Amino acid sequence: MPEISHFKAEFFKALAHPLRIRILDTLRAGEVGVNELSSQLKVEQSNLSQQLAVLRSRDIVVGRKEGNNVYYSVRDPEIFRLLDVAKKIFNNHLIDVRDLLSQLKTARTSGR
Amino acid sequence: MPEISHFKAEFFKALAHPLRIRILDTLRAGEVGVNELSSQLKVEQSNLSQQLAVLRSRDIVVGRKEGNNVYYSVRDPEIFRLLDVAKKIFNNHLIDVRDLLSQLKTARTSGR
DNA sequence: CAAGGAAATTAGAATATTGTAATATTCATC
DNA sequence: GATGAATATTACAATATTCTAATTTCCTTG
Repeated sequence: MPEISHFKAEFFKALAHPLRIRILDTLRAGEVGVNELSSQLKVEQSNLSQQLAVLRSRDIVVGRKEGNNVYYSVRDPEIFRLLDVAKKIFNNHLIDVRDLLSQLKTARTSGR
Repeated sequence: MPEISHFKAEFFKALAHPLRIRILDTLRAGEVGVNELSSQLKVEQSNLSQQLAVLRSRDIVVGRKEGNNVYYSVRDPEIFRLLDVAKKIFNNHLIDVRDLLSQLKTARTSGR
């Protein structure tokens, strides 16, 4: 039985790549052409295309062909909310670390 | 330069595994012992332990030792919000597929 | 329809992740 | 301190992912 957790894992796997994250962040601006993506992200053409293919295969992103060019956009804007929540978790983290550091400092200066 | 996108990707990578998803879903109930996890999830002991180690290494989860047992909990409850948003994206999807199917059906029955 | 540009796909070596089995650690109890 | 229970770690073969280079497909335009 293919558990639902498999599908969820597949979904997160699609996001688990630095370039794919950067692609999605770029698509926050709305539909973006591959050539613009290419120049902004500064990666090999085929690498970009392959990572776009991964995002496409998971239906996270759709491409619209217009003449010789292809324009990509995120299929469901909730994706951005997901990225935002992830960022928030990240920030909470950093604060944790900062707190920990200042605690250590206080403990040290208060003499022991 | 280790881009921020690398860290985000690492984070999503930690979620990109069926068993790890199931572990987190189980931890929605609060702190849960490894033995209970083990019996609920029905997986090899060492497999469970390894996946817990992955979640620990990314600071997604923390373990509290008490005698011979270890109790795990999610470090930041925002994780659950993240999973919920992911689920919502999933559901949107399914609805898309359903809509598509019914469209096809309508088109077919309305004769062409 | 030849030529060229844009994007996708394929091939393949390098690297990373996974699951099972074996071993190690840690703690409580005798 | 020996024994046993609970969890963690290590080893390693199997599988999957990644990146670069080469090729292909699909358009557009002369």
